[in-house]
Amino acid sequence: MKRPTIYDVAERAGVSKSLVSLVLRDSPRVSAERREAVLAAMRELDYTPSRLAAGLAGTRTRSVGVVIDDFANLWFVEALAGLRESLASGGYSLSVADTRLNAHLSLDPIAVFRALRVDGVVLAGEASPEAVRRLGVPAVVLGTRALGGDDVAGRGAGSGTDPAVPVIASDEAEGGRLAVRHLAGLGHRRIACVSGPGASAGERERGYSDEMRTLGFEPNVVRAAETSEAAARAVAGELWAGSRTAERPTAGAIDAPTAVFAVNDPMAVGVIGAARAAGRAFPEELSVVGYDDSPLAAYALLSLTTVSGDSRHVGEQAGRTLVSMIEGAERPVSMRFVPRLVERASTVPPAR
Amino acid sequence: MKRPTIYDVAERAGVSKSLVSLVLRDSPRVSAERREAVLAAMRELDYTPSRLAAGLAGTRTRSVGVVIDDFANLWFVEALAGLRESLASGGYSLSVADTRLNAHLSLDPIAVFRALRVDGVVLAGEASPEAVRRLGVPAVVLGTRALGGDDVAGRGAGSGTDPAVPVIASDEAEGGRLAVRHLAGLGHRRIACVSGPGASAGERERGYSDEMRTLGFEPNVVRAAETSEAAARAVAGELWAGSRTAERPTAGAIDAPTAVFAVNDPMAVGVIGAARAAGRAFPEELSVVGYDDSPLAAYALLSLTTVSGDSRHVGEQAGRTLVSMIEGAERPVSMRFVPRLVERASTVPPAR
DNA sequence: TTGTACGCGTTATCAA
DNA sequence: TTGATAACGCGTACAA
Repeated sequence: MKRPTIYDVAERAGVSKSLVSLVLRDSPRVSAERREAVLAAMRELDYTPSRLAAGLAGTRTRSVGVVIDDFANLWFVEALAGLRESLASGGYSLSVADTRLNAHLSLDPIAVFRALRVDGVVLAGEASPEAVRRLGVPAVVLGTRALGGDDVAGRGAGSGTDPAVPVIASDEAEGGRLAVRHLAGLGHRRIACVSGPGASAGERERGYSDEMRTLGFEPNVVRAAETSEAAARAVAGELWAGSRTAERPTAGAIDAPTAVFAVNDPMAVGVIGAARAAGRAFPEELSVVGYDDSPLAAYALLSLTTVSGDSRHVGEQAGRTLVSMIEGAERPVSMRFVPRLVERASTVPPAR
Repeated sequence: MKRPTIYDVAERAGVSKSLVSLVLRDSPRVSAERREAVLAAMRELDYTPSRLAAGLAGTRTRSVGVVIDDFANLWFVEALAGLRESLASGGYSLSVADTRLNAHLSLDPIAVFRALRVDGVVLAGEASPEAVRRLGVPAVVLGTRALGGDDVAGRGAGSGTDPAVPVIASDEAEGGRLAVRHLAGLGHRRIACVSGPGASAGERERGYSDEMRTLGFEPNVVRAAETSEAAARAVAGELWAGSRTAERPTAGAIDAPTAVFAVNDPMAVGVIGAARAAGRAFPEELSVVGYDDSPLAAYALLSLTTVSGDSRHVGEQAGRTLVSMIEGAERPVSMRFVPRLVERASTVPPAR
């Protein structure tokens, strides 16, 4: 009941082990005749070469590790699909580790990848820069990530220099600008932003503030404790708290915003929920823009205008870049993709 | 710049490679003195044992493969978290393969796992039963899956016998019954079901029909082409199509349902959207129950009553079961967990 | 083209 | 307890 080895295949095909090895790596210098014999033997024996042995003997394992923050994040799921696509087509298998769980188990994801002898790593979540450097294999950063001063990616990411660890991401600040431009184009001037913690939210918020100032509007940011629907709903009330209402037409009070940019789709839903609870008509009295173009944005009940980063494509490019780093000598180059606005029914011109 | 090996550690600690190996597997039969010396050497050399070599030399790789249908499915993501938890704590690393992508790349996920020499597989998606059998390693089925007549799990799954491949799942038919009982308890009698393709939807629908008949009500099932919000919305209109309305009070027309059980949360949202488009008040004129207790069910805007299967726990148990099969002689036993109803605001007593 | 020998980093099996 | 040595399955020369 033992697994067949390359020796068994060679014997059955009546050739040497070397030849079998050559067929496996489909070398061009084997006669069609012998090749067929070998392939037939492999089929008959139901032979599958061992990646373990190949990795041990060879110079690479044809596997890469992906460090992920949170599996429930749909952004990652999409990016992961793109990653898998470009990596699998290059013959690389993928193993994943999420930082949350590993932290819970007090297991450094990078240590796991070291033990696995991966040929490269994709950083889609926080990982110790020092650990990555010690790993000694190519790495790419996938998506926006908090970049500390000592980050492996350096500071030049996207600014023209080619860092040791390229950053492949969507330009999320540009996404924030897009949202503001869209709302301003509809005629809105009092546009608020519901933001939250994390690097992505930070970039999106930054783009929002930039564009607001560019247009001569006053940025108005409210930050939630988390980037969730509930957290956004909890703080959205502040948007109306000090504002002029029918009951409170005091001087000095600020006019309430007519539009809100939420840094992700669930938070946009939270804002809509809060608005409805406060008796404001949606979308007539409050336009809302989300971010990520998640499935829920397309729900008829919401029909959310949102910013799409095409994370699948970003993931695919990250995979390509990593493979080129592993296989070639090409110097890695960071990429930043421009997002686009998906217009739906949650944004309309302001009332009056 | 080469990686340190077990030889280096042995030399530095002044012991044999065998002893280092024993320390690695923390065997009880090594003197505390030597052990400390070895550990110190490992630390100083920044040594990480190679899983490749260990797998090649040993009898197992301490890795398991997970076959997944669709990564975007939140159910899997939750279950995966549970799986990772129970497997990682046993020292097993995980590699995943989704059938959709692999099919696209014409790559049999099981073949990949064979090459990786995994110690076991978790089937959370469709996989060729024959391929699994040929793999020759323990396997568990995670979640409800279409069971063909020749399925590896056999037919006895959950019916008292212990099949070769145990099934660890939530009792989804019971979930359907729960939903009906809840609605009936509120006073509803005309309860419809919006179902779709797939094993899970089938089980949920079956539970619905069972319970409806038990209560003496007439089952009323409408099936969507997919299990998505859009597909559900597209067919929900049928629920009111032939029904008695103010404009069409013809004899023989059927009364419209006062409640709907959708086989998942997005579909429930689709039903609500369709109801609103048809001018029916929600939830006053139409109560809706979803399934899976996905994050969106908790959104204030929806506040969906839903059935929760606690997939994380199911995943965790699947991991435990697989580990016990790999390591022990315990005979595997299928498990079926009872779901629970999460009551929110989308279900109310019928009008009048 | 083919055969041969060796190395890859561990575990497993015996001896000591 | 410890240590030597043989697998483990394959890549990579190198020589034939």
